[in-house]
Amino acid sequence: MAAANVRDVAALAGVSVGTVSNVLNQSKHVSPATSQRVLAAIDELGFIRNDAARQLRVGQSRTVGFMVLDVSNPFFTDIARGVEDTLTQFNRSLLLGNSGEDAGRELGYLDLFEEQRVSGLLITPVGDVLPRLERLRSRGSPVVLVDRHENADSFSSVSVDDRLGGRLAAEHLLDTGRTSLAFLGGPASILQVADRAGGARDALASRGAAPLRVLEFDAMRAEAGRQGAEQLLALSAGERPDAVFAANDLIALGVLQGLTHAGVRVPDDIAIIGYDDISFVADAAIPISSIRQPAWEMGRAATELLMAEIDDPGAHDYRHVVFQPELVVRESTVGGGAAQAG
Amino acid sequence: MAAANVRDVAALAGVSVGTVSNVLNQSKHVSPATSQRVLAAIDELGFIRNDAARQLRVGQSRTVGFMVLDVSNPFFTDIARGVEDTLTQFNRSLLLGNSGEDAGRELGYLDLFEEQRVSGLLITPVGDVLPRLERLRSRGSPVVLVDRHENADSFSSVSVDDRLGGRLAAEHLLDTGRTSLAFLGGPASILQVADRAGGARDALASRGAAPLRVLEFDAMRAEAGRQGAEQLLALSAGERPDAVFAANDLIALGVLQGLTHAGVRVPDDIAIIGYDDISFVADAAIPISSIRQPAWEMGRAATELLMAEIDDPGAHDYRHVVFQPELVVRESTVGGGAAQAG
DNA sequence: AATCGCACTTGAATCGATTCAGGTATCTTC
DNA sequence: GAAGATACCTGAATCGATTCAAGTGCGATT
Repeated sequence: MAAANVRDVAALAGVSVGTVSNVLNQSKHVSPATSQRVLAAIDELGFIRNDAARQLRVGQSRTVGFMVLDVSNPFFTDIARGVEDTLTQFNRSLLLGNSGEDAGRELGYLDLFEEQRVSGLLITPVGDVLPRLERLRSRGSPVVLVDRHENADSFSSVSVDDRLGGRLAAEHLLDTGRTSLAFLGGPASILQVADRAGGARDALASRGAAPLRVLEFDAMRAEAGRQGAEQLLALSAGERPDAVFAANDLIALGVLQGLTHAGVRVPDDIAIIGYDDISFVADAAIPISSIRQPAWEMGRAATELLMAEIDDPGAHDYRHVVFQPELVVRESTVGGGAAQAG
Repeated sequence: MAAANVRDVAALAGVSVGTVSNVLNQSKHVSPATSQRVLAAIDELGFIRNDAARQLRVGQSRTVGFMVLDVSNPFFTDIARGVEDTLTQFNRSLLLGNSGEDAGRELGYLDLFEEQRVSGLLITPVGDVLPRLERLRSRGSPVVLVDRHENADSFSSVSVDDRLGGRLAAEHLLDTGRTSLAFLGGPASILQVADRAGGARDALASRGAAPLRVLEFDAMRAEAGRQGAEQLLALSAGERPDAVFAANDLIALGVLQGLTHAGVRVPDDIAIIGYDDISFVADAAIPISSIRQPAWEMGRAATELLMAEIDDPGAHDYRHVVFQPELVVRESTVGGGAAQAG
């Protein structure tokens, strides 16, 4: 059975194809009676419009591409849900690509998005793709950067003040009586990581505290945290920090596991604070304090910026939404029942 | 700047559009020299083929739809990665829909997938969509059920032997000396939940153990586990089970948190075993034993079944791949350093 | 009765890649 | 050197929804 097309619908309803199209798009005035007949025909034939034809004619699709850094990190799936929920309101849908921090895969998805003529693109870039993004935009697909604020001048973006986040984390640890802080993070080349560490250093300096000890790892996964715990355990009691600031929650979970497994009491001996506030840190056996980034809201904001650019392609005032991170205190830094979500 | 099309490429390369198409699709014999010129023209113009036009002509897209139950559950994102990795090999891409266990959203995505003429569909159905799926298939988009085996006769499917999983969990708890088991799960109307509980009951019965105490919750999230912990704590010491079998790992995490928070020692006082083996249970402060489902492999298998049907649409022998679950022992059931991944 | 305005409808042209029957040049073979 | 085979190339027709200039019918106005 070949799928019905507008011509079949028009024939059955006794109208022209133009009228069917008008009904489908609720655009022009169509008399209620006619509309009714067309809808009945659509229903009877089980007609579903061929989006490829629509797209070919109109020149653009109703889908928006979202290139995610790592789908296995709940932080990014939370952003994705914000994007999806918002797109639904705009009657558009989501084409999700997962670069997995791989520049090659990223390029592959960019090709796909361009072949699809996506109406817009949200991306947390991995490789050096800015020229590519410029081209996409020049061809009618606006681009919004998510969780990146480099090259702020040429693209709209949504980001979080990572420096402030780092400061909040360090200040909280100092406020709760810690004196010696270690930072466990991914490569310093990642701007977020550098900013978070930088913010922590600012806080330490302004309070005259001991300098930040930095342990650097390749990937921001739990395994890095476990390695970090080992390195901390290898230090003499005098050298060992009494607080850990992890660049993200996956690392924090790894550290927690490594330390408690070795009999270190958290937070009594060593406090731990993470970053992102993914739900799993609240569910950890010792709930982990974290710096909350409003993931869902970031997704929504990015989508709204994108829709604004789509609706007004002429405008060249690229906007930057910067969210404020927020300290969430849990037992991993204050112990007992004293913890309160903040 | 209007994007270049095949005609522009053909003109620049001094060939016909047909030849450009042949180069693009590497199908017919094209002389190396001509091919070179065409590729050069493509490069110079920055030509990217318009997939809508391709799709309109060919009648089908190169994308496969995947309708996920809950993107925030790592189990499903792991399946999605298996799907994505496999599709990449087949040179196709993924259109991801997240029903969030909402039948309404599910229908919305089915419309979208049908408008897009996806070349196939993977779905963990929520609502009563089988007639709809039949129609999709009759219109050229084969369907494979993921993690469901109801209506096994009319669709290919990939699933896991949940009954065996339940038995493995219960037997492991009995083997480690537990005598009184509680099952914390979602609504019994979900087949997976019923099967897992059923498998556990089988094991208890065949060993002559005490019957399974079942606590039922609405959603399979960590919050349910916390509530379950409260209910367990409210029982008198005599009544309280010495082992918990959680229907999924999110629940297990919640139980663990609730129990340890109240000072109950895990596993000494109460052992906990979860289901799915998401990575976060291994990273929990007390790593949780679990029943592993091979998520990535399920994604791959489902995709391969789908591709087989796409390549041979005539065949009506629907295949069913049933994976075996696997016990993974961690500290939440055996304590100390004795745990070993199984 | 003629004219105009309004509301609704028509249908040919269009988007761009693919297809495939048919064309041309070059090479083989007897 | 003629017939046939081979390799490569051409370009008009096609997919199906949308667009928009043009058309139709009907009531209101003069």
